[in-house]
Amino acid sequence: MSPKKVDKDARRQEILDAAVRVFARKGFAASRIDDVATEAGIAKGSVYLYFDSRNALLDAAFEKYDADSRVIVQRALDGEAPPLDRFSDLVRGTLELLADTPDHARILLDLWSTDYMKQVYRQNRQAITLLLKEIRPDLGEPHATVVVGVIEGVLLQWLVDPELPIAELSQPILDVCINGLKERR
Amino acid sequence: MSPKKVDKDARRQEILDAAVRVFARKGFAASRIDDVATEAGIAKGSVYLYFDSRNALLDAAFEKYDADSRVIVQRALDGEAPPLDRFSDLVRGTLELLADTPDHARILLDLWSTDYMKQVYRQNRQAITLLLKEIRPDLGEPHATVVVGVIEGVLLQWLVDPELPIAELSQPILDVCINGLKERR
Amino acid sequence: MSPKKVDKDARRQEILDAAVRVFARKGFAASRIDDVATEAGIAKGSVYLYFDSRNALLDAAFEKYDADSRVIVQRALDGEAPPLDRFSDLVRGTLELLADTPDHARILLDLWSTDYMKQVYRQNRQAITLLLKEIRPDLGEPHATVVVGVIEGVLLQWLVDPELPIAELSQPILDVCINGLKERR
Amino acid sequence: MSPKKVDKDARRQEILDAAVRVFARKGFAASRIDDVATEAGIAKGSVYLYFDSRNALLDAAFEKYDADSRVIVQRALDGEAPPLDRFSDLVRGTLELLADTPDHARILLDLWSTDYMKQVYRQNRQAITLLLKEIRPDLGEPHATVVVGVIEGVLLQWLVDPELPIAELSQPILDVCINGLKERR
DNA sequence: TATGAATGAGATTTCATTCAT
DNA sequence: AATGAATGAAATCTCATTCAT
Repeated sequence: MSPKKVDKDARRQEILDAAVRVFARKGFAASRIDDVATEAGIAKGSVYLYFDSRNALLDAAFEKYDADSRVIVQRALDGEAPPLDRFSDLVRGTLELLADTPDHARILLDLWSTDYMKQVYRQNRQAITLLLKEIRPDLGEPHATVVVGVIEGVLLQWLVDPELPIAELSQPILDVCINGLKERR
Repeated sequence: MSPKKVDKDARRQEILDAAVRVFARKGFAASRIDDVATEAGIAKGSVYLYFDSRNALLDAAFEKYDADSRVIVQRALDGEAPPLDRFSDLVRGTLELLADTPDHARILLDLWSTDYMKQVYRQNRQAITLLLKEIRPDLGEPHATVVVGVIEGVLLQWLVDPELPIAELSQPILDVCINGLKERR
Repeated sequence: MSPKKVDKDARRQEILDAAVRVFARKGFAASRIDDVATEAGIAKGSVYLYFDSRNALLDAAFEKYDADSRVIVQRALDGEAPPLDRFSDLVRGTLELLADTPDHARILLDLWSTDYMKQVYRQNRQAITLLLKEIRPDLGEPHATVVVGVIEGVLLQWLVDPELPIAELSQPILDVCINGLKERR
Repeated sequence: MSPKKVDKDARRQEILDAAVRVFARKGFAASRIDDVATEAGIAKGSVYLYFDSRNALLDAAFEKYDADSRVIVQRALDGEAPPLDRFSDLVRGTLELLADTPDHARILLDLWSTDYMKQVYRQNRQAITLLLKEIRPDLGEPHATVVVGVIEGVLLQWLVDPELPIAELSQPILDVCINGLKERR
């Protein structure tokens, strides 16, 4: 990779980061190319030297989300620890990541309206199905859907209401998912 | 209620229904007033006889969602059955409603970007907290957040990937939430 | 004139009066047919039973103005009194009329943008030229233009700034026009 | 002032000049943004790079009128000549300016319907009151109203009927205002 | 590469006018 | 005659994208 290339990539990344901040702040629909350019400290036309269109910025934002997201899931699943511990790590790790990168998370509100997330969730469900089968062989993809659901559903509530203490919600999620709600004997 | 009044309300409802179909099909951001008018079989300008602005259509769609949603939650919580059964009814009832009115559900993707849902989820969490305390006194709002989350998160996956068999997911949700995932002794 | 006819004319007049009040309040450009209808206590469509178009209302308003205006000028000029006294009557009479019918006067702001007033002022100048020649044979149409001007110009200032005490301005107008501003010996 | 700045200002001025020509030709109410753009030789949207709204064009036109107008009044009042001569200069100067910039003058027909002119006329009356007191101490603001009125009223007649020889009307105005109309002994 | 002025398609909204009832 | 719902032409304004410099 030549220095030129690095510079170009670096500039592209700066613009993308700026876009993510803007999208997180105003939502994609209300975000103007000019807002992104201003946030990145460049001129409007320059955005087009690095991205083909306004929508390409959202596409690129998705790609970054997708890559990060895979890391989290894989990290949690590839471990050596007992499966229930890895399940706990998955839940905790995901919520921590989201809590740490709220701009990033906020974009999900816009990505959900695109076609991208379909694949992401399909892959996540597949991966989690494997993990669940390690825990109990009778568990399957429907239960994986529930697990993905609980994480995304808690995330959603936080996106909609940022006062919600997302970092503290890992434990209740694990309480419910691991032991269930039913009366204890 | 005079006949005039009924007619006006009926027409307004027709337009709103048309709008909901359009929003469900293309998303709010990509929906034009003209699309709504065409879907309703009237002229563009006529929409404005019943709604103040394009956004007022989304507002009205939310109100309908909100009203229906409250009914579901209350119906599930007000019953006489044992609390765990009412919990099951809540999950099943919600998913059935969504499966039956997919256009309606699809609008949630747009409503999540507004300020409306914050209150809806707050109220839902409060109501569900009461139900959970009947099941087990040590449960509280964090667990209600998890319950709201699992329902919304499963719904989200279905919205993003309509091939998902949402109607069949009540049972796995209940499996996980009631009994948990852990190994059985 | 049949009673029907009278009724029709009366209704037409009611609508025109309402229109004049509305135009005076908001200006013609900002006045809606609906505003006129509401002011007249009838439905929007009914306005069209009496007037062909929105602009026809302004035309009709002009006709009324024109008729009233001619009366004033003629009344002042046809008298038997000495010409300077009739000049005083003209100035006083005009300002009194305007002060008494401010809605009517206010419409001038809109009429000045039409082609109508050209003829009105031409006629007024001709009439006043005759009067001035009675006062002093060397006076002519240019001086009549000045006389029309001073009246319309004082009126204009009052329209633009209604706090101006228009009724009290006849005397200064006469002071200036009759005796002039120059130092007295 | 950077070259950029000059260019931007120049372009803005071009557009404003075009707008004034269009407003003078059709009146503000009938003038479309597209008319202004075409007159300026640019695209419709480009107007909005320099003016916030259609109305901002009228505002800007007023500002130019206001600035020019103040110059005229001040120039006439600040002189060293005897007050009656300065009065003559004021009348002549004003009419000459108007005769030389008829597009500019024509906009007054639209400005009179706004709130702007109230202040302009108040200031003019105050300034002229001072001048009149130099001529004769018993003259006051009512006479200044008459003086402003005669100028504006003659201007009005010319706007309404451009065949009127406005440049030649200074003399009759001065005849009337200085010496009055009354019979000479 | 970078700029930012210019474009113009397109969206929302208004409202005079029509017309079925 | 009266109504007022419906129409749709037209106007304002926005903004992604282009391109000359």
